[in-house]
This record gives sequence, structure tokens and C-alpha cells, in this order.
Amino acid sequence: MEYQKDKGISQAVINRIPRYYRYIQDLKNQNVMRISSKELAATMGLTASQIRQDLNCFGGFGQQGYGYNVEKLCEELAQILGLHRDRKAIIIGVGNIGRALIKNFNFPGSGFTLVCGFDANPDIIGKKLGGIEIQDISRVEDYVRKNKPDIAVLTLPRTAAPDIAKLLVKEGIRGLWNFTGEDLHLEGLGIPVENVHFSDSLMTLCYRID
Amino acid sequence: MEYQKDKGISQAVINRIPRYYRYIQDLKNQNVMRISSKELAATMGLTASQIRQDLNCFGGFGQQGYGYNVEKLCEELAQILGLHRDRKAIIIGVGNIGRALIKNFNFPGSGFTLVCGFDANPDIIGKKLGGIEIQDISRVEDYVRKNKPDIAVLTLPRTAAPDIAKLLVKEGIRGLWNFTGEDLHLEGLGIPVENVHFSDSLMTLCYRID
DNA sequence: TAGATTGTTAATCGATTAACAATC
DNA sequence: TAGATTGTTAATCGATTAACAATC
Repeated sequence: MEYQKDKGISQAVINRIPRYYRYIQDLKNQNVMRISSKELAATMGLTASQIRQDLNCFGGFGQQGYGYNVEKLCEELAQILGLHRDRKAIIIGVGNIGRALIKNFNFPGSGFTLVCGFDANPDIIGKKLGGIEIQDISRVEDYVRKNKPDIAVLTLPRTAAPDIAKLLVKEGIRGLWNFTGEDLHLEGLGIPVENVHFSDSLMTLCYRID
Repeated sequence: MEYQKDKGISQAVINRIPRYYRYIQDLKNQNVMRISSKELAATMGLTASQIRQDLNCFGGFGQQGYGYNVEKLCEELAQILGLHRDRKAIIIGVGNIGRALIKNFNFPGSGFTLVCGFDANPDIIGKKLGGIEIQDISRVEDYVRKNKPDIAVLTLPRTAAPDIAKLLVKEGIRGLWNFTGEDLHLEGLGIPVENVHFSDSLMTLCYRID
């Protein structure tokens, strides 16, 4: 079954779903059959109440007196997240971060297939890397129009990010996973953007180790 | 002046400080002299009220009828975050992600100097990379005890993460920047941990592009 | 002075937690 | 049946927004 997006679900809840999925997947891999909200809460450092509230935004997956069936819940969470839809992703910028993602990151595990990379460096254009071809950045506009990838991973220099983002949106890209350090969500792009800010994360650590 | 850590300041506020710092730094680089909470709010997509509330957790940095002096506010934010304290960081695991961080990431911009790397691969042990030496992972315990680095960046395989984390804490590490995909904050480590979960971030994007 | 904008208190809103009837 | 645990409503808590007196 496919989940209808209820726009009333808060971002706070949505951000917790991948974490639930991770824990439930681990339990499944350990062949645990069932888990109660109380046990899961203890493992994850949450309250049982919050887990039940969160899951009930999407449906009643549990059973009174029993708890949650791990395998069923795992599948429900995958459905909620849309992991079985096999979205296509392209990556723009094949420097160190781009290469690290291409070679190491488990895209299918998050619902995506990485289909193509783009860069401006003639030394790598035409080469293959981690099973995908690296094309000239000048061809990205044409590529997106013709192949309709769902999202673009932005691992190019920060200064180039806003222009590329606008171009991609114009050609119909549906989401951006943004590693450039530039905030992109505000430009009224009209599509979801996930900004990954390494430096913000490290700075809060700097603050916290008094 | 040094800021005394007021433990009453919420995590929500703390997480916004690096973003304020980024925007104010940009304004400073563009030679903007002053900015009002109203203008800044419009740029950042927040309310003016929230900005004034947030900043006033740390002090009254503005002036009625004028707004905030950009250069002064920039310096205050750097002080709040503790960016001038020149913390020492080591990195554990020099695979693709580790290498990408070593070569590309601006550690000083977040208040840290990367001083040493560790890995198990004999091909790179003893080599230099991005100005730092890569040592044998077996020497990390001794190194931490003797050199007292402030934080460790964990870019090693997930399965090895919990054991290494415990060892580091035992030897006096004061914070962890964790890229392994394993949740580390729950083990009662007693030190701040920043977990960077690429897959969680990408999964929420999968959810949001209906 | 008049206009602008802060710092701060009060009001609102939303998210988390507690409680418990329903039910497996 | 008795015990356990859910789904859900109500209570609490915290965070955001609005309002405004203070003041530059």
C-alpha cells in the first residue's frame, strides 16, 4: 500500500522516521520478532508515548497486549519513507566529497539509484567511477530534461550552487541534497531541499565542549 | 570576553547560532555595517522576534533605533561558539569520507585544528595527507593520552565505532563528530556527540518528493 | 524631536508526556 | 481470565510569535 502524504504531519515527526527505521531494521537483522514501544523507547532514548504518537500519524501498526511486529513495522516504515520507489539521482561535482559519496554511500538504502555524475574537470569527464559515468557539466541541462532524474546531489563549490540549483529546478528536478554549504531553501525554489551543513554541526560541538 | 555556558539555553537556540554566524559573516564580507533583526529575518526566513529572542540569550548585542553592528555581532557569535579557542581534532578512519574531510574541510573555520589521522591500512600509515600524518590505529590510545586532543572525528566503519568511542572517552576525549552511521549518544558516554547521518537526511528527501 | 528598532514580557501555538479505556 | 500494551484524549511543557515600553 502507498501512503498518502498528510501535510499535517510535522517536520519533527518526519525527521524521526529514518531513525525508527534504522533501529527497527537492526532488530529485524537480529531476528527479533516483536518489540513494545516501551522497549524501543528505552533503546532509542525516547518516551514510549512519543513513539506511539509518531507511528499513529501514519496508522495503527501495533497490537494491544503484544506490541509491534518488527518485520511488519520495518516494511511500513519503508513504505512511509517511499524507499521502494527507486528514485533516480544525479550528482553534480566530483571532487573529494562527491567521490566519497559515489564510492561509499549506499544510495539504494535510502531509496535512490545514482545514475550519472557531472563535473567540469576534463581529466575525469568520460571516465567511469563507482559504476556511473562522469559527464561534462555543460550537458547537465540537457540530461535532466531528457532523463528526468528525481533529485540532484550538489557537491560542487558553494559559489556555483544557486545558479545550478535554479537551472535544475527549471528543467524539472524534484529535490536537492545540498552539500555546498550554501543555504538553498529560501530562494523559493518550490522543491524540497536537504541542506547538509558540516560546519554548523561541528560548531555546535565546539560550543558544547565548553 | 568569554561566555559562561548557561545550561538553560535550549538546543534549538544553539543549533541556530552557526547559521546566524554564517549569514553575519557573509554580510561582513560584503562590507555591510549594520543590520536590523527585521532585515536579517527576511534574509534567513525567520521572524525578527525569534532572532532577538535568540541573541538575547547571550546578551544585548543590538542598539535601539539602529539594529546590530555586523562586525561586532560577528565577533560575539564567534565568541559564543568558542571559535577562537583553537581546539585540537584527530580523525579516525582515512577512507573516502575521511580523506574528503582531511583534504577539503575547513576545520579552522569551525574552531579546530586537525592534528593527526589514524587508520589500519599499512599502505597509508606513515604517509602525510593534507598536512597531517597518518598513524597506525593501534597507536591512537597512547596518542590521546599523551597529546590530549579535544575531539575525534569518526570516519571508520560503523561496526568498529562503539569500541573506539569507549576507548577514546576513557583516554579523555571531550567530544565526538560521528560519521559512522551508528548512534553514539545513548551509551552514556558522558561527552557531547554530533551524529551526522547522511542516510537519514536523504530518506527525509525521499519522503518529501511524494 | 520623530522614527526606528531593540530588549523583554505576555500570549499563542505546537510538541511532548501522561493517563487510561479499549482490546489483544 | 489476567496481564500487557496499544491507540488516543487530555494535561503539561517548551518554543515561537506578538506586543510594546524603553531608548538610541
